[in-house]
Amino acid sequence: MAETARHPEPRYGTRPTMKDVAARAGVGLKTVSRVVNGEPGVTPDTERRVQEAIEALGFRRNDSARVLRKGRTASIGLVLEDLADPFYGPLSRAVEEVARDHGALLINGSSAEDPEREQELVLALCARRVDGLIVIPAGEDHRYLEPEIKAGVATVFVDRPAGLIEADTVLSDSFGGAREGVAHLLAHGHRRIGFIGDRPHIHTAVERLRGYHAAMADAGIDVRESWVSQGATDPGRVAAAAEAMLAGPEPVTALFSGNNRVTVTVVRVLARREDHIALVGFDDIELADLLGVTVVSQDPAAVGRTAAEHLFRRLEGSGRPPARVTLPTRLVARGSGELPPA
Amino acid sequence: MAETARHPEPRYGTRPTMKDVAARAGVGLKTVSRVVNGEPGVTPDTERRVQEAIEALGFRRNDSARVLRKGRTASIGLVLEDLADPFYGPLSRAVEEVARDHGALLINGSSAEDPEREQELVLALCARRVDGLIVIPAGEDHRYLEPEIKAGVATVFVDRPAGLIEADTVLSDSFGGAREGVAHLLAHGHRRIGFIGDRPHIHTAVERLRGYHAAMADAGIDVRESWVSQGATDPGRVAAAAEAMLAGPEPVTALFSGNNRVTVTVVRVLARREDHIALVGFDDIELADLLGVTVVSQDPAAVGRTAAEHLFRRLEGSGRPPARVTLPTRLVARGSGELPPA
DNA sequence: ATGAAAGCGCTAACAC
DNA sequence: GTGTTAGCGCTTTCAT
Repeated sequence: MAETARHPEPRYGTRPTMKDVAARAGVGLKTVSRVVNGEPGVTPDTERRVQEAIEALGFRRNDSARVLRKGRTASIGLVLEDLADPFYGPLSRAVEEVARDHGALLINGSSAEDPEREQELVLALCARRVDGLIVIPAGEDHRYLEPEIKAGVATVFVDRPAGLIEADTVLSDSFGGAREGVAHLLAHGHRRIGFIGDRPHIHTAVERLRGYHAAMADAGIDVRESWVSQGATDPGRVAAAAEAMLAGPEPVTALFSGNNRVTVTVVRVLARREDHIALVGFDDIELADLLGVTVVSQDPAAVGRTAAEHLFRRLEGSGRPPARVTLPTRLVARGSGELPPA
Repeated sequence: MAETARHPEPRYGTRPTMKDVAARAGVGLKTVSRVVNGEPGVTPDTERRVQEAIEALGFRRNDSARVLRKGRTASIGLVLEDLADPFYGPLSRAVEEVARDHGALLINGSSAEDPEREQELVLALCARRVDGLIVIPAGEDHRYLEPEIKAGVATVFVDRPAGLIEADTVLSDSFGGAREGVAHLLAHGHRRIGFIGDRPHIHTAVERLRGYHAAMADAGIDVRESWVSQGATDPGRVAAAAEAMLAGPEPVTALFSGNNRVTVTVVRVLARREDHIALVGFDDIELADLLGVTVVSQDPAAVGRTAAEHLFRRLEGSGRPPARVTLPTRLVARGSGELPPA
C-alpha cells in the first residue's frame, strides 16, 4: 500500500476523511459535506467532481463524528432475555422494522435473565447514546436509568413493568390470558388442574399464576399446594414437576403451562403417556397446530411493534406522562385443551 | 417535559460531560478521564471526589467522542436474512456471546433477502465504524465492500459465499448433507423422490439440489423434471408443489425438503393425508422429535460461534489469507425418513 | 500525581 | 455557490 505521487491513497487501516475528499476534488470541506448529505447549493459539476473523489478514495462518512456534532445517533437499543428464544426473534424483528421506518438502526443485546448483565448492557447502550431504549427487564430495580431518562433517552419497558421508576410499559395480558385458559379447562369438566410456571420473581409468572388462582376461585375450587409448581424452566425441573402432579391417588387431570419453554417440555412428557391429560399452554409454539396443543397466544410481533411505536412517538416529543398498554391474548383451541377428564 | 418556549436548548437532553464532572470535583479534565477509564495515577482521595461528582451529575461517558479519538468502536455488525427465522435467532445469540467475551457489542440487521437492503445495512454499519462484519449474503456482488475491507473492517461471510470478492467464509455442508439425506431415503427403498427447495439464486438451495442429484445419480436413477421444485418458501407455493408431486399415476413416495420453512409446510401437507409418505428435511425444527420428522441438522449456534471466532481472530491481526470453513451436518433419524415406499 | 493543549472527523454558523 | 471557523466530548501528548 505504498503511496504514489499521482494519487495519494490512504494507508491500510486509515480511512479517507472529508478533508481528503475535498483535497482530491479541489473543493472546500463544507462542499463535500453538502454533497454527502444531499444538501442544496452545489452545482452539478462540482457535485460530480466530489462524487468521483468519493468513489476513488472509497470514502464513507464517519458517523461517530457526525453523532458527536449532531447529538442524535439514529439508533435505538433493545435489551431482551435471549434472542434464541422463539418469542424474542419475531419481537426483535418487529422492532427493527419500525426503527427502519424511522431511519434508525437497532442494537440488541441479551441479558440472559441476569439483572447485572441487563444493567451493563443498558448502560453500554446509553454510552453509545442510543436515542431510545426498549427493555425487557431482568432486574427489579431500574433506578439506575433515572439519569438517562432525565437526559432524554426515551425508554419503553416490555413484557414486565419497570422496577421503582415511572416509565412507558407494554404488556401482554398475562392475568387475563391465564384466567381464560384455566377457565377453558374448567369448562371442559376439569377440577384438579395443575399449574407449572416460571420462577416467582418474574412478573409474568406471578400474573399468570394469579390468573390461574382467579379462575379456580371463580369455579369455587380450593387449589391444593401440590397442584402449583414454580421454578426454572429447564426440561428437567419441568418434567419432574409434571410427573409429580400426574402421580399419586388423586392426580391432576389437566395442566396449564406458564410459557413456551414449559409447554414444550410438558408436551413431551404427555406424549410418553398412555392416558390423555388435557393441556393449555401460555404462548404459542411452532407446529402446535399439528400437535393439537391448545394455547393462550400472545403476538410477539405486535408487542414489539407497539413498543417501538410508543418509543418513536416519545422521541418525536409527545410530552405525555408514562403510560401502560396491555395487549390482549387469544385462546386458540386445538384439541389438547378440550379433552375431558380421565 | 418542562420545555419552556424560552429555552432554545432545553436542559432536557443535555448531558453532563467530563468537563462538568471536572468542574464539580475541582480537578482537571484528564483526571476525570483517568478515573472513568480506571487508569493509574490518581490518589484514592481524588478518585473518590471524582466518583461522587459522577454520581451526582449522572455522568455517562460519550462513546462517540471516545470512538472518534480511538478509532475502534468495540462493536461488530451482523447482517442476516430475518431475525424472526428460528435458524437465525440462535446464530445471532451465539455471535453475541463471542462478541461479549471480547468486550464488543453486536448490532444486527435483517436484509429480508433483499440485496439492496443488505448493502444499505452493511454500509450503515461501516459508517458507524463497526470493527467487524458478519454477513449472510442476500446479494451476489459484494465488491462494494472492497474499500471497507481495505480500510480494515474484518469481514466474514456465513451460510453463502461472498460474490466477486475474496473473504473468510463459514458454510454448512449443504451438498453433503442433502446427499446424505437423499441417500437415506434411497436406502429405505425409495426410487421416486421429490425435492422441494428455495429459490435457485440462493447458494444453499443450489448446493442442496446438487446433493440431491448426486445421491440419485449414485443410485443410478434418472431424475424426472416433475420431481424437482424450486421457488419461494411461502406455504402456498410449497404446498402446491408437494401436492403436485404426490398426485398422478406415478407419484413420488418420498420427499426431501430444502430448509426449515419448507419442511414445516410439507409436514402439514403430509399430516392431512392417509398414506405414509417418507420425508427428510434439511435443518432441524422445534418439536420435530415429537412429530417424528427425520432431518439433516445443522447447528446454527455452532455456525455463528465459528464465524465470530474467525472474525475476532482476524481483528487481533492474523494476517492469513481468506479461508473457507465448512461445518458438517448430521442426519437425525426420527421415523419419517425410515418409512418404506407405499 | 495532575493538568493544559492539540486534535479525532464532522456539522452549524457565518463569512465571502 | 462556496469556503472558513469554531466547536461536539473525548484521548493523547507532554508539561508541571
